[in-house]
Amino acid sequence: MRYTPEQKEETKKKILEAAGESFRSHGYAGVGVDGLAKHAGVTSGAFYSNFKSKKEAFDAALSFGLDEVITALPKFQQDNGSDWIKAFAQYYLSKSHRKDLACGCAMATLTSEVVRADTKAHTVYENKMLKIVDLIADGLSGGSEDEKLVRAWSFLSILIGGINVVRALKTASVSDDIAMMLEESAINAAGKVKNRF
Amino acid sequence: MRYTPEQKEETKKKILEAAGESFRSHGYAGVGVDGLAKHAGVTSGAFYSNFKSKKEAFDAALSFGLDEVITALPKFQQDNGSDWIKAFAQYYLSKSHRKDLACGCAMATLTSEVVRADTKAHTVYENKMLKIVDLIADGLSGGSEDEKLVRAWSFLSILIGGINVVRALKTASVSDDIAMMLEESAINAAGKVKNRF
DNA sequence: GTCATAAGATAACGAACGTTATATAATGCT
DNA sequence: AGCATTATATAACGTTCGTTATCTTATGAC
Repeated sequence: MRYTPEQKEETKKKILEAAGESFRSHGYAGVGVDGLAKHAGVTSGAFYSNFKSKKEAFDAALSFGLDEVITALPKFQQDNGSDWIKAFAQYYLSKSHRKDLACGCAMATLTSEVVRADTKAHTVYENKMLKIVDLIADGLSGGSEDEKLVRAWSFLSILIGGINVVRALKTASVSDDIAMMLEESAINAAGKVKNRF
Repeated sequence: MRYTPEQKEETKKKILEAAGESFRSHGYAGVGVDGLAKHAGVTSGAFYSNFKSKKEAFDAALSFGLDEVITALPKFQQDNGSDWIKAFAQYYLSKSHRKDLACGCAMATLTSEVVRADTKAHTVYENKMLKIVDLIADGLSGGSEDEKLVRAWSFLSILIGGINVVRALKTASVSDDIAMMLEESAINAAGKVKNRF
């Protein structure tokens, strides 16, 4: 069934989003192409008419997921002024973000998948992450540019490592407590924050 | 072929170690039972005479891997005195540890696997991690016990998140630079260190 | 209205998955 | 020496894997 070009684009977008959710939820090896397609409401035929391979879909989902971070960061900075680091850390370690793998941040769920992926994924990851960390450093103040970069990487690492740790714990109250501690630590690690507005 | 009880124990140990290496290298869904067995130098028959299921082997490998951390930490503290935090962070983000998934720290590679695993794995993870963080906090000084716990979790999160981030990057020099930054941040996050010796 | 095009469904491929059943053979006991 | 036990190998189960080939049918151009 041939459809309009807009419909084709829509299908590709549906599959891309479903792939993002599935890879974040189950990991690269934890979901198959049929599963990805089913979650997008199509079949594997539609999948392979839009992506050359499962790997290509992963790379695309990774790229898209990290782009969402790149888009969201400036909004956080604009909406929260000098509180933006606090707001971001609070969101990142919030119960709702901890619970939702599928719709959560790609950095949290896909970083460990990229570790085991091929060169292409590493390249995509590096490019996007360097942008993300620049955006964060740009929202900090005090110290040299290099020092701000250190604090930005530190902030990111605490959040990424932290959310994985608390997600892996069993007891909700323990998880809550540690999330709160890490929120505080992340904010401290980021140091002084710039207020542009 | 029936063997002596010692041989049976040895086989189980071989499989457990191979399972640890395989799960750390490829993730839970990234390796099959035949792959685990082959890496241990046996067949799936030997696997299933020693473990009820793939899941059980994962739980056992997780437990064993975290026990290795519990064993290694006091040694680090004894061998390095008040420098132990620095020594630990240096080791953790060293190039050799970054390169070696199979023989690296279970916290770094299996935390994200536990996130997607069942309750049993979460329980094992929580029990062991609480022990690990207590050991770390115990090696710190200054501030209340609660404050030391905060610093210990923060230290751990930077290392776990950090090693995953730098492992996911593409360019070696970029990876090296960020690893150095994170080493410094982790040491700062740990704060004052106790010297027992 | 006809027809080439192509999006997407369906079906099939061999390979690998986790698991179970069966076969083999080395052991400890008698 | 012979036998029950059992650790491990081997073989087979049905299912799912990633991918390719085929089929169907809605579309846009004429």
